[in-house]
Amino acid sequence: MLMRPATTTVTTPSPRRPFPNSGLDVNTIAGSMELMGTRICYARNVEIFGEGEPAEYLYKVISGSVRSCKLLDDGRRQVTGFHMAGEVFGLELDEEHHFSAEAVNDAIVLVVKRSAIVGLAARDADIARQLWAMTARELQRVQDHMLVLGCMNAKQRVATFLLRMTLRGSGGNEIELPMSRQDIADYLGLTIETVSRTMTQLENDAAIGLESSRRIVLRNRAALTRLNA
Amino acid sequence: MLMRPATTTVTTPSPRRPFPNSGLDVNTIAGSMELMGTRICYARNVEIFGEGEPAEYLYKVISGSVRSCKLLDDGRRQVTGFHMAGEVFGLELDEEHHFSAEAVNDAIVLVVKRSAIVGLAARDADIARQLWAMTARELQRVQDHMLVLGCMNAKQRVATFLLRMTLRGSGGNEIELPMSRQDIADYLGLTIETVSRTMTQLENDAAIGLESSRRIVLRNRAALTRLNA
DNA sequence: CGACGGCTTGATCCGAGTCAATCCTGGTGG
DNA sequence: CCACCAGGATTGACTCGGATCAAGCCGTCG
Repeated sequence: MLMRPATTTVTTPSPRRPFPNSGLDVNTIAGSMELMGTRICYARNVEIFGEGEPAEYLYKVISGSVRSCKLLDDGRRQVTGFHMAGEVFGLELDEEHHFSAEAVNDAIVLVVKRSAIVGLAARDADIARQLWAMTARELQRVQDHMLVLGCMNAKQRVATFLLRMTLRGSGGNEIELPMSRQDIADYLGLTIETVSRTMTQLENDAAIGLESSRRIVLRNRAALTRLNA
Repeated sequence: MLMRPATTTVTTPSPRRPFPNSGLDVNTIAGSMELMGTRICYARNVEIFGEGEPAEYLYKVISGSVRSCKLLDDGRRQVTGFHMAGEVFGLELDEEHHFSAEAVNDAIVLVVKRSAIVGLAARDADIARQLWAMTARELQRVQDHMLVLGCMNAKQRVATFLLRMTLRGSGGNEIELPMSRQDIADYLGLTIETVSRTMTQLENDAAIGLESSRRIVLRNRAALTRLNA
């Protein structure tokens, strides 16, 4: 069970470029959201919205990170994706959410009325196109992830995950993972033990370095890439 | 390896309601496609488009069925979805396809220039909304399938698959599967042997009846539903 | 008829799950 | 400052479900 949200609304106006990737480009949805939305701070592991709840809002991560999940009745969980600073999530066609979203760590999220965006899209073809583009991009990501879940073994899954995480970060060889081993496991369709074992195995192979459990260095990118060949 | 396409263009004009679900509603994309497109007949297992090819067209299944796939370098395959009569597929944001599509059995497919649809959407807000809606619906389906691939065991996967197939068909208790065991296996992230074994197991449990390998009757829907609880 | 492709069945193996015991690491209070 | 604690992560021993390898089976078509 999750704690109740700590809905500390941050009232200070947003500085020009408060965080990387949250540029105020009013010609894009992600940019113009800044002008229409409210900032809300969610504490670690707090639910932002639940499956089946009315999909009234659209969300953009300002800082921290967020996971989207689906739950099975027996408690098993599939994390369908992680959302980092600058990314939009919670976009639904339907009137109701088909998955839930939770803060991975303390996160500031911008919240905008869905009806406002959809209304804009009805009048502005460019906004409509962006709405479609965001959804299509998400679809691509999820389809890529199906290949991981359907075809790969544990080592390949973890390697693919680490490679993709560095690409989404600075692109360097070091990653600071915001999520726990359990989150990773539920994302990759593995158990926490297997994720842990596989990480140490990759370390023994000299493919990665575990500076701490959340801090990882890629030592041999080629070896990692070779795994999903 | 796949055979070369048998590109028999069917030139006879489409009758009013040639097939279920292909209604000629010119106010919808799927409907108005009929007016703009060309019909092409693909023989079983022929590739309709390949990963990496330019995404010049949008497709709608008239008859038969189609699978979307992603391939791993070592030949393993993930079927990301099946498309039945009336459904639109091959929709891409990008200029290039990120997955391939093949005819599951002999299929007639309506082909329309992507640029024509995207152009329409730029002027007509309703068309734009439908473009988004189709993509969003596909996203929902793929996300649902992630739960299958990430969380379920073989019995649950096959049961879920059979239940969903009947819903997409007439909704009755009988299904005529258009696809082979190999297709099902690659869709569910299992091997052909496991799919086969699981089917006979479900038959022994009196949950289904195997009238022939492609023809299946659901005898105990409740038992099947209980599996993904 | 024979051959072929798709499906089923059987025997065995192995990778990842399960259960359980530590091992950090960071935070709290004495 | 250190002792203690709690939650997350790692490691180990064992099990088991599904993959693999290898025959057979069955329906279709030449």
